[in-house]
Amino acid sequence: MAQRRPTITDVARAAGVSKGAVSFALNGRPGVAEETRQRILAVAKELGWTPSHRARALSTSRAFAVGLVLARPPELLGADPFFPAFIAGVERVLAERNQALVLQVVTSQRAEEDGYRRLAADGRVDGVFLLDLRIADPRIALLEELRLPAVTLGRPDVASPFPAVLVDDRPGIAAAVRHLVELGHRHVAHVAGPEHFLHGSARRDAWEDALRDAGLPPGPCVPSDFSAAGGARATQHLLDLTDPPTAIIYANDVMAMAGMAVARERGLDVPGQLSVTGFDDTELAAHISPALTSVRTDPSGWGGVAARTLLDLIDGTGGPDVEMPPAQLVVRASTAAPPPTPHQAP
Amino acid sequence: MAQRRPTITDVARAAGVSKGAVSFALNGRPGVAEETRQRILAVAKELGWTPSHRARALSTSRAFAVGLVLARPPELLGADPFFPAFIAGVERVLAERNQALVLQVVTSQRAEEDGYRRLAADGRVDGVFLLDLRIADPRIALLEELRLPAVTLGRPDVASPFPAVLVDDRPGIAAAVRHLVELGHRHVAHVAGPEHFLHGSARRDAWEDALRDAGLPPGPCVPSDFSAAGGARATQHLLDLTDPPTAIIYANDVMAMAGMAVARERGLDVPGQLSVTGFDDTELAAHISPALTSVRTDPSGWGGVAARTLLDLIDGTGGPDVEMPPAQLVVRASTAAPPPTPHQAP
DNA sequence: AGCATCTCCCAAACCGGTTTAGCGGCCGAT
DNA sequence: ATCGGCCGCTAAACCGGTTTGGGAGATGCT
Repeated sequence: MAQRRPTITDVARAAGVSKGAVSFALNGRPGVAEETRQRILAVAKELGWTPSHRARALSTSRAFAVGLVLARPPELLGADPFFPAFIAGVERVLAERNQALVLQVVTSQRAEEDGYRRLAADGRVDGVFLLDLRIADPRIALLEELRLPAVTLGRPDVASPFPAVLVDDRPGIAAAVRHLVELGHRHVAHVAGPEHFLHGSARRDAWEDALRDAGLPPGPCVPSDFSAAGGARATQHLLDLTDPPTAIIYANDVMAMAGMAVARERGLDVPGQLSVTGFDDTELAAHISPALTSVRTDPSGWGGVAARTLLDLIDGTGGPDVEMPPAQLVVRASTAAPPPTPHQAP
Repeated sequence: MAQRRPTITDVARAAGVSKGAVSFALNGRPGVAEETRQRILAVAKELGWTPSHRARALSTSRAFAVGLVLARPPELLGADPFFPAFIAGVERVLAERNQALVLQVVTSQRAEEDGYRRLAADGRVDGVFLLDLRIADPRIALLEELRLPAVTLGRPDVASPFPAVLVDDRPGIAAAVRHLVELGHRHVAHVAGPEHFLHGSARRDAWEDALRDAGLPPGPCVPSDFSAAGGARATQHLLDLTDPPTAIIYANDVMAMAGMAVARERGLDVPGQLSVTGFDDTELAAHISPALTSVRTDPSGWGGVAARTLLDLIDGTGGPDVEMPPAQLVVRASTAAPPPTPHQAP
């Protein structure tokens, strides 16, 4: 006959003790004699007992899971290497602690807040990750209201009660600017991410600051959307300028690759006539031609740290913000000295 | 004072009925007068009652969630557009039915089976998706043993009790071969995915069959791993042959892009001297130079159908396999007639 | 010996739903 | 007038854990 999985009641009966004693023994709590504890553990193992996650969840009011709500337009989801890598890092930690990851993918901002509300209302998760911080991000207040513990990736620009995993894109961008300036570029443009993203504007600021530090005026900056199509459009725009840049710093690799293609289609040599840098250092970056100079980030590492921070917060052993090592520039073949005479009319 | 969220007991008391009546009313079950039902619903709404997912899960022995175990090497996770798009499609359906998606990312095959075991043991999910089918896939038997309902993406090559969402890569590959043959190619190589993947070998077979149908011998086939680095290596190998192909069909876009870069670095013009096709039609494919001829797939659509199929299966209203429309070739600029005289020594 | 204290365990309540058994009242049929 | 049956509802058991209150017996202290 089909075997029902054993419960602690079965274990208790087999070990000749009460349910409560079994619970105490299995949880390593004091108040049960060592010998009895061993006997109970042995019986439990022999019966093949496994805890019922559902029962535990009900009686302890915990979900033993954390949530991630991802709000990105569908066409970007596939192109963005960040998200899978981040999740992989998260999973590594969650698996150790026997927690699960509940994922929600939504497309609009409105749906995103509903996503958090649903996770909270259903009690599906004990905490959540907050990614893609926005300027004056309303989700902080929402999560506070929902009493849902959270960890933010990056430092919010509003008061936040949540620990943050601090990732600083700025040194990477600054290094890219310095690299280009050292090569002789004076006219460095930027294709940015969406303006309402905090990391987008941080990269933009870093670019501007680094140029200023080099004694150069900021070149043109075009906000875009991290997509290939957006990167291509932005590049067209920049190259159509009467005084086009000799180098473009893109806020991600995908836009940079699309930008390189636009340049080529216009007969511009990269890096001979136009230098290009990306951001993320995706696997493909090293394998296109010319290989893309990019800023290496570590989303998987961030995911691991974010997960650990969140679980600690949930356990009440929450610590302060965690600072991650700054992103590093990886120089490849898409950057070189600018042409002696600009490629536009002299 | 902090408000505890209302339970059905609160609703029952407020409505002057019993717990059971409330439960029946809220679930739309017969046996409660319409007038009473309305009153109960009104009270529940007024009190802001929401069902406790945890309590429901315990008493009904259901998780109201489905699982996805993803076994991919970390470096591939970011590059592969399939996975996020598939998940997005899944989510769209799950959200409608108030189900959650529990994700597990693992790196080794061993860990993958453990992943399913854990999901089953914890009762975290009511069913799972089975992706990346392998030859003689052991996971089918595992899931059967675990009594975990599943839906496979593709038809397994072993007896399977599970419904399948049938995606056929073959017409897309066949179309690519025909397209190249019509352009005049006689020497069409293939850079395949890992051999133990069912879809990898299906694409390979389709390539071979299509060539045979065209009266051509199969060109060289190099198994690879879907990564940019792997695609580059495979391409080097093919171009090093004494009789290199004039066209290469890659099993995904990433390898195709890396392959194009290798060709360029060797001074070969694409498509002038080498035609290249990809598979997936990633967003970037249309925005590199030359734009990549690729086979468009619909992972998001598959995800939606797979989710619906799985939920129906769990509800016991499971139907038969679902056939998805075949993948379509999208012709762009990376394919052209072969050089009149092969690019190697005449 | 008497009493407080401590150790180890048990019984029962509890988490918040679902589900079953059964009961009183009203109906029509006999 | 009585009986059977259905309707509408209640009470209680149940899912499988955790947690609390307390009791029995051993030990320590005076």
